[in-house]
Amino acid sequence: MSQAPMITPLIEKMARRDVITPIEREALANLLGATRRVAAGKALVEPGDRPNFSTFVVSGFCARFTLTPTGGRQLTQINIGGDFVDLHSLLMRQMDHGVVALADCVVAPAAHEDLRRLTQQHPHLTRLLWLETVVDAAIHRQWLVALGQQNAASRLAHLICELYLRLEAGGIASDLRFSLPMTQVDLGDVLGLTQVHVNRVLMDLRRQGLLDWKAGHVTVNDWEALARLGQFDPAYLRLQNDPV
Amino acid sequence: MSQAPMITPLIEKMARRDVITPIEREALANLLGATRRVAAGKALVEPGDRPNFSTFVVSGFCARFTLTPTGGRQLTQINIGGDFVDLHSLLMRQMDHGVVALADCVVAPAAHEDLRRLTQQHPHLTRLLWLETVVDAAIHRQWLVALGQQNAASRLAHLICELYLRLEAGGIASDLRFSLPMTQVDLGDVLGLTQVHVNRVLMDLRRQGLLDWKAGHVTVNDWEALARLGQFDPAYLRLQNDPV
DNA sequence: CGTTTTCTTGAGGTAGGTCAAGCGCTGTGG
DNA sequence: CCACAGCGCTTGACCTACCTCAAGAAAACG
Repeated sequence: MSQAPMITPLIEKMARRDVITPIEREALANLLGATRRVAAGKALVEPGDRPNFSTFVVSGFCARFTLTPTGGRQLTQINIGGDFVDLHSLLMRQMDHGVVALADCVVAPAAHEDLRRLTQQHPHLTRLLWLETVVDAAIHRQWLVALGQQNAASRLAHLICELYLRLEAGGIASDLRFSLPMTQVDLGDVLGLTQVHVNRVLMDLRRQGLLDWKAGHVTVNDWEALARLGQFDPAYLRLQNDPV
Repeated sequence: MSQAPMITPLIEKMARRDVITPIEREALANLLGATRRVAAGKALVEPGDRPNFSTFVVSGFCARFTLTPTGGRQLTQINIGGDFVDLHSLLMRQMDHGVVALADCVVAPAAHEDLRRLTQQHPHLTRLLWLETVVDAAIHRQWLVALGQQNAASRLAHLICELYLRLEAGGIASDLRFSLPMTQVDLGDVLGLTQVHVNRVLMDLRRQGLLDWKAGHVTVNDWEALARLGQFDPAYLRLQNDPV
Protein backbone atom coordinates (compact mmCIF):
# COMPACT_ATOMS: atom_id res chain seq x y z
CA MET A 1 0.00 0.00 0.00
CA SER A 2 2.02 2.94 -1.23
CA GLN A 3 -0.38 5.81 -0.62
CA ALA A 4 -2.01 6.58 2.71
CA PRO A 5 -5.63 5.44 2.65
CA MET A 6 -8.32 7.99 3.42
CA ILE A 7 -9.12 6.32 6.71
CA THR A 8 -5.67 7.14 8.14
CA PRO A 9 -6.75 10.08 10.33
CA LEU A 10 -9.30 7.83 12.05
CA ILE A 11 -6.79 5.04 12.60
CA GLU A 12 -4.33 7.52 14.05
CA LYS A 13 -6.97 8.90 16.39
CA MET A 14 -7.83 5.37 17.53
CA ALA A 15 -4.18 4.33 17.80
CA ARG A 16 -3.59 7.16 20.23
CA ARG A 17 -6.15 5.49 22.50
CA ASP A 18 -5.41 1.80 22.00
CA VAL A 19 -3.39 -0.70 19.96
CA ILE A 20 -4.85 -1.35 16.50
CA THR A 21 -3.69 -4.57 14.86
CA PRO A 22 -2.79 -4.80 11.15
CA ILE A 23 -5.90 -6.92 10.58
CA GLU A 24 -8.05 -4.25 12.20
CA ARG A 25 -6.39 -1.54 10.10
CA GLU A 26 -7.20 -3.55 7.02
CA ALA A 27 -10.81 -4.01 8.11
CA LEU A 28 -11.20 -0.25 8.66
CA ALA A 29 -9.51 0.61 5.36
CA ASN A 30 -11.96 -1.66 3.52
CA LEU A 31 -14.96 0.18 4.93
CA LEU A 32 -14.84 3.30 2.82
CA GLY A 33 -16.37 3.69 -0.62
CA ALA A 34 -15.66 6.24 -3.35
CA THR A 35 -14.96 9.77 -2.16
CA ARG A 36 -17.24 12.65 -3.00
CA ARG A 37 -16.69 16.40 -2.91
CA VAL A 38 -19.23 18.60 -1.16
CA ALA A 39 -19.19 22.36 -1.66
CA ALA A 40 -19.38 24.75 1.28
CA GLY A 41 -22.98 25.42 2.25
CA LYS A 42 -24.34 22.17 0.81
CA ALA A 43 -26.04 19.59 3.02
CA LEU A 44 -24.32 16.22 3.28
CA VAL A 45 -27.30 14.67 5.02
CA GLU A 46 -30.79 16.07 5.41
CA PRO A 47 -32.79 15.78 8.64
CA GLY A 48 -35.14 12.81 8.40
CA ASP A 49 -32.96 10.89 5.91
CA ARG A 50 -32.57 7.16 6.39
CA PRO A 51 -29.13 6.58 4.87
CA ASN A 52 -27.83 3.04 4.38
CA PHE A 53 -24.29 4.25 4.95
CA SER A 54 -22.44 6.50 7.40
CA THR A 55 -20.44 9.44 6.09
CA PHE A 56 -16.77 9.81 6.93
CA VAL A 57 -15.04 13.17 6.58
CA VAL A 58 -11.71 12.84 4.79
CA SER A 59 -11.03 16.57 4.87
CA GLY A 60 -12.91 19.82 5.41
CA PHE A 61 -15.30 21.19 8.00
CA CYS A 62 -18.90 20.25 8.49
CA ALA A 63 -21.52 20.63 11.17
CA ARG A 64 -24.57 18.80 12.44
CA PHE A 65 -27.60 21.09 12.51
CA THR A 66 -31.21 21.18 13.61
CA LEU A 67 -33.70 23.67 12.19
CA THR A 68 -36.46 24.95 14.47
CA PRO A 69 -40.05 25.69 13.38
CA THR A 70 -39.38 29.36 14.18
CA GLY A 71 -36.61 29.60 11.59
CA GLY A 72 -33.68 29.17 13.96
CA ARG A 73 -30.74 26.88 13.37
CA GLN A 74 -28.67 25.19 16.05
CA LEU A 75 -25.35 23.59 15.19
CA THR A 76 -24.87 20.69 17.58
CA GLN A 77 -21.40 19.57 16.57
CA ILE A 78 -18.48 20.53 14.36
CA ASN A 79 -16.92 17.64 12.44
CA ILE A 80 -13.44 17.67 10.94
CA GLY A 81 -11.26 15.29 8.93
CA GLY A 82 -11.15 11.89 10.63
CA ASP A 83 -14.68 12.10 12.05
CA PHE A 84 -17.78 10.18 11.12
CA VAL A 85 -20.66 12.65 10.95
CA ASP A 86 -23.43 10.09 11.42
CA LEU A 87 -21.95 6.83 12.61
CA HIS A 88 -24.99 6.60 14.88
CA SER A 89 -27.25 6.21 11.84
CA LEU A 90 -26.09 2.58 11.80
CA LEU A 91 -28.25 2.15 14.92
CA MET A 92 -30.64 5.07 14.87
CA ARG A 93 -31.71 4.82 11.26
CA GLN A 94 -33.63 8.01 10.83
CA MET A 95 -31.49 11.12 11.12
CA ASP A 96 -32.65 13.38 13.95
CA HIS A 97 -30.59 16.22 12.43
CA GLY A 98 -28.84 17.24 9.20
CA VAL A 99 -25.20 17.75 8.34
CA VAL A 100 -23.95 20.73 6.36
CA ALA A 101 -20.53 21.45 4.87
CA LEU A 102 -19.12 24.63 6.42
CA ALA A 103 -16.22 24.56 3.95
CA ASP A 104 -15.54 22.41 0.90
CA CYS A 105 -15.29 18.83 2.09
CA VAL A 106 -14.15 15.46 0.81
CA VAL A 107 -16.24 12.66 2.27
CA ALA A 108 -16.54 8.89 1.83
CA PRO A 109 -19.35 6.48 2.70
CA ALA A 110 -19.11 3.41 4.93
CA ALA A 111 -21.99 1.06 4.07
CA HIS A 112 -24.09 0.07 7.08
CA GLU A 113 -24.03 -3.48 5.76
CA ASP A 114 -20.22 -3.49 6.06
CA LEU A 115 -20.26 -1.75 9.44
CA ARG A 116 -22.75 -4.31 10.74
CA ARG A 117 -20.54 -7.14 9.47
CA LEU A 118 -17.61 -5.49 11.25
CA THR A 119 -19.57 -5.55 14.52
CA GLN A 120 -20.06 -9.30 14.01
CA GLN A 121 -16.39 -10.04 13.34
CA HIS A 122 -14.37 -7.44 15.24
CA PRO A 123 -15.57 -6.81 18.81
CA HIS A 124 -12.57 -4.69 19.68
CA LEU A 125 -12.99 -2.46 16.63
CA THR A 126 -16.67 -2.26 17.44
CA ARG A 127 -15.82 -0.91 20.87
CA LEU A 128 -13.49 1.64 19.32
CA LEU A 129 -16.20 2.81 16.92
CA TRP A 130 -18.68 2.86 19.80
CA LEU A 131 -16.15 5.04 21.64
CA GLU A 132 -16.26 7.52 18.75
CA THR A 133 -19.99 8.04 19.35
CA VAL A 134 -19.42 8.16 23.11
CA VAL A 135 -16.93 10.99 22.68
CA ASP A 136 -19.49 12.77 20.49
CA ALA A 137 -21.90 12.56 23.42
CA ALA A 138 -19.24 13.89 25.82
CA ILE A 139 -18.72 16.87 23.52
CA HIS A 140 -22.48 17.43 23.45
CA ARG A 141 -22.51 17.48 27.25
CA GLN A 142 -19.69 19.99 27.34
CA TRP A 143 -21.62 22.24 24.98
CA LEU A 144 -24.68 21.89 27.20
CA VAL A 145 -22.61 23.16 30.11
CA ALA A 146 -21.41 26.05 27.96
CA LEU A 147 -24.91 27.01 26.80
CA GLY A 148 -26.47 26.58 30.21
CA GLN A 149 -23.82 28.10 32.47
CA GLN A 150 -21.31 30.25 30.58
CA ASN A 151 -21.64 33.72 29.16
CA ALA A 152 -20.97 34.60 25.54
CA ALA A 153 -17.24 35.29 25.84
CA SER A 154 -16.66 32.17 27.87
CA ARG A 155 -18.57 30.02 25.38
CA LEU A 156 -16.60 31.38 22.44
CA ALA A 157 -13.29 30.85 24.24
CA HIS A 158 -14.29 27.28 25.05
CA LEU A 159 -15.19 26.53 21.46
CA ILE A 160 -11.87 27.84 20.16
CA CYS A 161 -9.96 25.73 22.68
CA GLU A 162 -11.91 22.60 21.78
CA LEU A 163 -11.52 23.05 18.06
CA TYR A 164 -7.81 23.72 18.30
CA LEU A 165 -7.13 20.61 20.36
CA ARG A 166 -9.22 18.40 18.10
CA LEU A 167 -7.53 19.79 15.00
CA GLU A 168 -4.11 19.40 16.56
CA ALA A 169 -4.89 15.81 17.52
CA GLY A 170 -5.81 15.17 13.89
CA GLY A 171 -2.56 16.73 12.69
CA ILE A 172 -4.53 19.49 10.97
CA ALA A 173 -3.28 22.32 13.17
CA SER A 174 -0.21 23.20 15.23
CA ASP A 175 1.51 26.14 16.92
CA LEU A 176 -1.81 27.51 18.18
CA ARG A 177 -2.86 28.43 14.64
CA PHE A 178 -5.60 26.92 12.52
CA SER A 179 -7.89 27.59 9.65
CA LEU A 180 -11.50 28.01 10.73
CA PRO A 181 -13.78 28.48 7.73
CA MET A 182 -16.89 29.54 9.64
CA THR A 183 -18.80 32.78 9.40
CA GLN A 184 -19.87 34.70 12.48
CA VAL A 185 -23.41 33.56 11.70
CA ASP A 186 -22.29 29.91 11.91
CA LEU A 187 -20.56 30.68 15.17
CA GLY A 188 -23.74 32.23 16.53
CA ASP A 189 -25.65 29.10 15.59
CA VAL A 190 -23.18 27.03 17.61
CA LEU A 191 -23.16 29.30 20.63
CA GLY A 192 -26.83 30.20 20.73
CA LEU A 193 -26.03 33.87 20.06
CA THR A 194 -26.85 36.36 17.34
CA GLN A 195 -24.24 37.20 14.75
CA VAL A 196 -24.07 40.74 16.08
CA HIS A 197 -23.24 39.61 19.58
CA VAL A 198 -20.68 37.09 18.34
CA ASN A 199 -18.97 39.97 16.59
CA ARG A 200 -18.90 42.14 19.67
CA VAL A 201 -17.49 39.36 21.83
CA LEU A 202 -14.93 38.46 19.20
CA MET A 203 -13.80 42.07 18.91
CA ASP A 204 -13.39 42.08 22.65
CA LEU A 205 -11.20 38.96 22.70
CA ARG A 206 -9.08 40.53 19.97
CA ARG A 207 -8.73 43.78 21.91
CA GLN A 208 -7.65 41.80 24.96
CA GLY A 209 -4.99 40.16 22.81
CA LEU A 210 -6.24 36.61 23.42
CA LEU A 211 -6.50 35.73 19.75
CA ASP A 212 -6.36 36.94 16.16
CA TRP A 213 -8.92 35.92 13.57
CA LYS A 214 -8.39 37.11 10.03
CA ALA A 215 -9.60 35.65 6.75
CA GLY A 216 -10.78 32.43 8.33
CA HIS A 217 -7.46 31.92 10.08
CA VAL A 218 -7.25 31.85 13.88
CA THR A 219 -4.14 32.41 15.99
CA VAL A 220 -4.37 31.91 19.72
CA ASN A 221 -2.04 34.41 21.36
CA ASP A 222 -2.60 33.44 24.97
CA TRP A 223 -3.73 29.85 25.41
CA GLU A 224 -3.66 29.98 29.19
CA ALA A 225 -5.91 33.01 29.37
CA LEU A 226 -8.28 31.66 26.73
CA ALA A 227 -8.60 28.28 28.47
CA ARG A 228 -9.20 30.05 31.78
CA LEU A 229 -11.86 32.29 30.29
CA GLY A 230 -13.55 29.29 28.64
CA GLN A 231 -13.17 27.11 31.76
CA PHE A 232 -11.65 24.60 29.40
CA ASP A 233 -10.56 21.14 30.60
CA PRO A 234 -9.72 18.78 27.72
CA ALA A 235 -10.41 15.52 29.58
CA TYR A 236 -13.76 15.05 27.84
CA LEU A 237 -12.08 14.78 24.43
CA ARG A 238 -10.49 11.54 25.54
CA LEU A 239 -7.27 12.11 23.62
CA GLN A 240 -5.04 10.04 25.89
CA ASN A 241 -4.18 6.32 25.82
CA ASP A 242 -6.71 4.12 27.60
CA PRO A 243 -7.44 0.75 25.95
CA VAL A 244 -11.04 -0.37 25.50
CA MET B 1 -38.10 -17.44 36.95
CA SER B 2 -41.07 -16.44 39.05
CA GLN B 3 -40.18 -12.84 39.85
CA ALA B 4 -39.35 -10.24 37.21
CA PRO B 5 -35.62 -9.57 37.16
CA MET B 6 -34.47 -6.01 37.68
CA ILE B 7 -33.30 -5.72 34.10
CA THR B 8 -36.87 -6.07 32.77
CA PRO B 9 -37.46 -2.36 32.02
CA LEU B 10 -34.35 -2.35 29.83
CA ILE B 11 -35.34 -5.52 27.99
CA GLU B 12 -38.80 -4.07 27.37
CA LYS B 13 -37.33 -0.88 26.03
CA MET B 14 -35.06 -2.86 23.71
CA ALA B 15 -37.84 -5.27 22.70
CA ARG B 16 -39.89 -2.33 21.51
CA ARG B 17 -37.09 -1.62 19.04
CA ASP B 18 -36.00 -5.10 18.00
CA VAL B 19 -36.43 -8.83 18.68
CA ILE B 20 -34.50 -10.00 21.75
CA THR B 21 -33.89 -13.76 21.89
CA PRO B 22 -34.21 -15.75 25.12
CA ILE B 23 -30.45 -16.27 25.12
CA GLU B 24 -29.93 -12.53 24.89
CA ARG B 25 -32.43 -11.92 27.69
CA GLU B 26 -30.51 -14.35 29.82
CA ALA B 27 -27.20 -12.64 29.01
CA LEU B 28 -28.63 -9.27 30.00
CA ALA B 29 -30.19 -10.60 33.20
CA ASN B 30 -26.81 -12.03 34.23
CA LEU B 31 -25.14 -8.64 33.95
CA LEU B 32 -26.47 -7.01 37.09
CA GLY B 33 -24.95 -7.32 40.53
CA ALA B 34 -26.50 -6.66 43.95
CA THR B 35 -28.85 -3.70 44.16
CA ARG B 36 -28.07 -0.68 46.27
CA ARG B 37 -30.29 2.10 47.58
CA VAL B 38 -29.22 5.69 47.11
CA ALA B 39 -30.93 8.51 49.02
CA ALA B 40 -32.12 11.64 47.27
CA GLY B 41 -29.35 14.20 46.99
CA LYS B 42 -26.51 11.67 47.20
CA ALA B 43 -24.06 11.24 44.31
CA LEU B 44 -24.07 7.84 42.59
CA VAL B 45 -20.90 8.64 40.71
CA GLU B 46 -18.47 11.52 41.23
CA PRO B 47 -16.90 13.44 38.35
CA GLY B 48 -13.45 12.06 37.64
CA ASP B 49 -14.24 8.56 38.98
CA ARG B 50 -12.93 5.57 37.05
CA PRO B 51 -15.56 2.94 37.88
CA ASN B 52 -15.03 -0.67 36.82
CA PHE B 53 -18.77 -1.10 36.42
CA SER B 54 -21.67 0.80 34.88
CA THR B 55 -24.65 1.74 37.01
CA PHE B 56 -28.14 0.67 36.02
CA VAL B 57 -31.19 2.43 37.47
CA VAL B 58 -33.80 -0.05 38.66
CA SER B 59 -36.12 2.66 39.96
CA GLY B 60 -36.02 6.32 40.92
CA PHE B 61 -34.78 9.52 39.32
CA CYS B 62 -31.22 10.62 38.86
CA ALA B 63 -29.32 13.15 36.80
CA ARG B 64 -25.91 13.57 35.24
CA PHE B 65 -24.30 16.81 36.34
CA THR B 66 -21.25 18.96 35.72
CA LEU B 67 -20.05 21.55 38.22
CA THR B 68 -18.42 24.70 36.90
CA PRO B 69 -15.49 26.52 38.54
CA THR B 70 -17.82 29.46 39.17
CA GLY B 71 -20.13 27.41 41.36
CA GLY B 72 -22.75 26.62 38.73
CA ARG B 73 -24.25 23.21 38.12
CA GLN B 74 -25.57 21.95 34.80
CA LEU B 75 -27.69 18.82 34.65
CA THR B 76 -27.02 17.21 31.27
CA GLN B 77 -29.48 14.32 31.44
CA ILE B 78 -32.28 12.91 33.55
CA ASN B 79 -32.16 9.14 34.02
CA ILE B 80 -35.09 6.99 35.08
CA GLY B 81 -35.72 3.30 35.78
CA GLY B 82 -34.44 1.19 32.89
CA ASP B 83 -31.55 3.53 32.01
CA PHE B 84 -27.85 3.06 32.43
CA VAL B 85 -26.41 6.28 33.84
CA ASP B 86 -22.85 5.68 32.68
CA LEU B 87 -22.78 2.86 30.18
CA HIS B 88 -20.22 4.93 28.30
CA SER B 89 -17.73 4.50 31.16
CA LEU B 90 -17.10 1.04 29.67
CA LEU B 91 -15.29 2.89 26.85
CA MET B 92 -14.49 6.29 28.28
CA ARG B 93 -13.07 5.19 31.59
CA GLN B 94 -12.82 8.46 33.42
CA MET B 95 -16.15 10.07 34.14
CA ASP B 96 -16.45 13.51 32.53
CA HIS B 97 -19.41 14.24 34.83
CA GLY B 98 -21.10 13.03 38.00
CA VAL B 99 -24.47 11.43 38.65
CA VAL B 100 -26.74 12.47 41.50
CA ALA B 101 -29.95 10.91 42.81
CA LEU B 102 -32.82 13.42 42.48
CA ALA B 103 -35.10 11.09 44.41
CA ASP B 104 -34.42 7.88 46.32
CA CYS B 105 -33.12 5.35 43.81
CA VAL B 106 -32.46 1.64 43.55
CA VAL B 107 -29.47 0.92 41.33
CA ALA B 108 -27.43 -2.12 40.31
CA PRO B 109 -23.92 -2.44 38.88
CA ALA B 110 -22.94 -4.14 35.63
CA ALA B 111 -19.25 -5.04 35.76
CA HIS B 112 -17.23 -3.72 32.84
CA GLU B 113 -15.54 -7.09 32.65
CA ASP B 114 -18.92 -8.73 32.01
CA LEU B 115 -20.01 -6.02 29.60
CA ARG B 116 -16.76 -6.43 27.67
CA ARG B 117 -17.30 -10.19 27.50
CA LEU B 118 -20.81 -9.51 26.24
CA THR B 119 -19.39 -7.42 23.40
CA GLN B 120 -17.18 -10.40 22.47
CA GLN B 121 -20.02 -12.90 22.42
CA HIS B 122 -23.19 -11.02 21.49
CA PRO B 123 -22.76 -8.61 18.59
CA HIS B 124 -26.47 -7.93 18.33
CA LEU B 125 -26.83 -7.13 22.02
CA THR B 126 -23.73 -4.98 21.71
CA ARG B 127 -25.43 -2.95 18.99
CA LEU B 128 -28.52 -2.57 21.19
CA LEU B 129 -26.42 -1.33 24.10
CA TRP B 130 -24.55 0.96 21.72
CA LEU B 131 -27.95 2.27 20.63
CA GLU B 132 -28.71 3.19 24.24
CA THR B 133 -25.72 5.52 24.27
CA VAL B 134 -26.64 6.82 20.82
CA VAL B 135 -30.10 7.79 22.06
CA ASP B 136 -28.45 9.53 25.01
CA ALA B 137 -26.50 11.61 22.48
CA ALA B 138 -29.69 12.38 20.53
CA ILE B 139 -31.29 13.63 23.75
CA HIS B 140 -28.22 15.77 24.40
CA ARG B 141 -28.60 17.29 20.93
CA GLN B 142 -32.24 18.05 21.54
CA TRP B 143 -31.34 19.82 24.77
CA LEU B 144 -28.69 21.79 22.90
CA VAL B 145 -31.38 22.99 20.51
CA ALA B 146 -33.55 23.91 23.49
CA LEU B 147 -30.80 25.84 25.27
CA GLY B 148 -29.55 27.54 22.14
CA GLN B 149 -32.81 28.41 20.39
CA GLN B 150 -35.82 28.26 22.70
CA ASN B 151 -37.00 30.65 25.39
CA ALA B 152 -37.62 29.63 28.97
CA ALA B 153 -41.27 28.58 28.61
CA SER B 154 -40.55 26.60 25.49
CA ARG B 155 -37.63 24.80 27.12
CA LEU B 156 -39.70 23.86 30.15
CA ALA B 157 -42.55 22.61 27.98
CA HIS B 158 -40.13 20.53 25.94
CA LEU B 159 -38.63 18.94 29.03
CA ILE B 160 -42.04 17.97 30.41
CA CYS B 161 -43.02 16.38 27.10
CA GLU B 162 -39.76 14.42 26.89
CA LEU B 163 -39.96 13.16 30.46
CA TYR B 164 -43.56 12.10 30.12
CA LEU B 165 -42.95 10.09 26.95
CA ARG B 166 -39.86 8.40 28.39
CA LEU B 167 -41.68 7.53 31.60
CA GLU B 168 -44.68 6.27 29.67
CA ALA B 169 -42.44 4.12 27.48
CA GLY B 170 -40.98 2.62 30.64
CA GLY B 171 -44.45 1.91 32.04
CA ILE B 172 -43.80 4.37 34.88
CA ALA B 173 -46.43 6.92 33.83
CA SER B 174 -49.76 7.01 32.01
CA ASP B 175 -52.79 9.23 31.43
CA LEU B 176 -50.59 12.32 31.14
CA ARG B 177 -49.75 12.18 34.84
CA PHE B 178 -46.41 11.41 36.45
CA SER B 179 -44.41 11.88 39.58
CA LEU B 180 -41.52 14.30 39.09
CA PRO B 181 -39.43 14.56 42.26
CA MET B 182 -37.36 17.56 41.20
CA THR B 183 -37.12 20.94 42.88
CA GLN B 184 -37.33 24.16 40.90
CA VAL B 185 -33.61 24.57 41.51
CA ASP B 186 -32.97 21.21 39.79
CA LEU B 187 -35.17 22.30 36.94
CA GLY B 188 -33.20 25.52 36.61
CA ASP B 189 -29.98 23.52 36.44
CA VAL B 190 -31.43 21.51 33.55
CA LEU B 191 -32.79 24.49 31.65
CA GLY B 192 -29.96 26.93 32.26
CA LEU B 193 -32.26 29.26 34.21
CA THR B 194 -32.41 30.58 37.76
CA GLN B 195 -34.85 29.04 40.20
CA VAL B 196 -36.73 32.33 40.33
CA HIS B 197 -37.31 32.39 36.62
CA VAL B 198 -38.31 28.72 36.52
CA ASN B 199 -40.96 29.56 39.08
CA ARG B 200 -42.34 32.46 37.07
CA VAL B 201 -42.52 30.41 33.88
CA LEU B 202 -44.11 27.51 35.70
CA MET B 203 -46.74 29.77 37.25
CA ASP B 204 -47.46 31.03 33.78
CA LEU B 205 -47.98 27.55 32.33
CA ARG B 206 -50.30 26.78 35.23
CA ARG B 207 -52.30 29.97 34.66
CA GLN B 208 -52.62 29.07 31.00
CA GLY B 209 -54.03 25.71 32.06
CA LEU B 210 -51.37 23.68 30.27
CA LEU B 211 -50.36 21.67 33.32
CA ASP B 212 -50.69 21.19 37.06
CA TRP B 213 -47.72 20.54 39.32
CA LYS B 214 -48.39 19.88 42.96
CA ALA B 215 -46.31 18.01 45.53
CA GLY B 216 -43.96 16.55 42.94
CA HIS B 217 -46.83 15.30 40.81
CA VAL B 218 -47.35 16.63 37.28
CA THR B 219 -50.55 16.48 35.26
CA VAL B 220 -50.49 17.62 31.66
CA ASN B 221 -53.86 19.20 30.90
CA ASP B 222 -53.27 20.07 27.26
CA TRP B 223 -50.67 17.89 25.59
CA GLU B 224 -51.17 19.43 22.15
CA ALA B 225 -50.59 22.96 23.38
CA LEU B 226 -47.61 21.93 25.52
CA ALA B 227 -45.96 20.05 22.64
CA ARG B 228 -46.56 23.02 20.35
CA LEU B 229 -45.08 25.45 22.85
CA GLY B 230 -42.06 23.19 23.36
CA GLN B 231 -41.69 22.48 19.63
CA PHE B 232 -41.66 18.85 20.66
CA ASP B 233 -41.17 16.07 18.11
CA PRO B 234 -40.54 12.67 19.76
CA ALA B 235 -38.62 11.10 16.83
CA TYR B 236 -35.29 11.59 18.59
CA LEU B 237 -36.29 9.29 21.44
CA ARG B 238 -36.31 6.38 19.03
CA LEU B 239 -39.24 4.63 20.69
CA GLN B 240 -40.47 2.81 17.59
CA ASN B 241 -39.54 -0.58 16.13
CA ASP B 242 -36.47 -0.51 13.89
CA PRO B 243 -34.11 -3.50 14.17
CA VAL B 244 -30.39 -2.93 14.49
C1' DC C 1 -15.07 46.19 -11.20
C1' DG C 2 -19.67 45.73 -9.69
C1' DT C 3 -22.33 42.53 -6.69
C1' DT C 4 -22.92 39.89 -2.76
C1' DT C 5 -21.64 38.31 1.44
C1' DT C 6 -19.59 39.14 5.77
C1' DC C 7 -18.08 42.13 9.27
C1' DT C 8 -18.52 46.20 12.26
C1' DT C 9 -20.70 49.63 15.02
C1' DG C 10 -24.56 52.36 17.16
C1' DA C 11 -29.05 53.05 19.62
C1' DG C 12 -32.56 51.32 22.03
C1' DG C 13 -35.43 47.24 23.81
C1' DT C 14 -36.43 42.78 26.49
C1' DA C 15 -35.87 38.20 28.53
C1' DG C 16 -34.03 36.61 32.18
C1' DG C 17 -30.87 37.55 36.31
C1' DT C 18 -30.08 39.39 41.07
C1' DC C 19 -31.34 40.55 45.49
C1' DA C 20 -34.55 40.39 49.02
C1' DA C 21 -38.43 39.16 51.66
C1' DG C 22 -42.51 36.60 52.92
C1' DC C 23 -45.19 32.22 52.80
C1' DG C 24 -46.32 27.45 53.48
C1' DC C 25 -45.29 23.20 53.91
C1' DT C 26 -43.23 19.06 56.66
C1' DG C 27 -40.80 17.11 60.19
C1' DT C 28 -39.02 17.07 64.90
C1' DG C 29 -38.48 17.67 69.65
C1' DG C 30 -40.44 19.36 73.95
C1' DC D 1 -50.41 19.34 70.53
C1' DC D 2 -47.62 23.16 69.70
C1' DA D 3 -43.22 25.69 68.56
C1' DC D 4 -40.00 26.34 65.41
C1' DA D 5 -36.51 25.16 62.11
C1' DG D 6 -35.56 24.13 57.46
C1' DC D 7 -36.51 23.79 52.90
C1' DG D 8 -38.87 24.90 48.82
C1' DC D 9 -42.11 28.04 46.59
C1' DT D 10 -43.79 32.70 45.40
C1' DT D 11 -43.58 37.50 44.44
C1' DG D 12 -41.65 42.32 43.88
C1' DA D 13 -38.21 45.80 42.36
C1' DC D 14 -34.49 46.68 39.88
C1' DC D 15 -30.53 45.43 36.74
C1' DT D 16 -27.79 43.62 32.73
C1' DA D 17 -26.43 40.53 29.03
C1' DC D 18 -27.86 39.84 24.97
C1' DC D 19 -31.27 40.90 21.15
C1' DT D 20 -33.32 43.79 17.40
C1' DC D 21 -33.11 46.95 13.95
C1' DA D 22 -30.41 49.63 11.00
C1' DA D 23 -26.70 51.26 8.25
C1' DG D 24 -22.12 51.60 6.60
C1' DA D 25 -17.37 49.35 5.66
C1' DA D 26 -14.68 45.78 4.09
C1' DA D 27 -13.80 41.60 2.09
C1' DA D 28 -14.80 37.92 -1.29
C1' DC D 29 -16.26 36.65 -5.73
C1' DG D 30 -17.55 36.18 -10.45
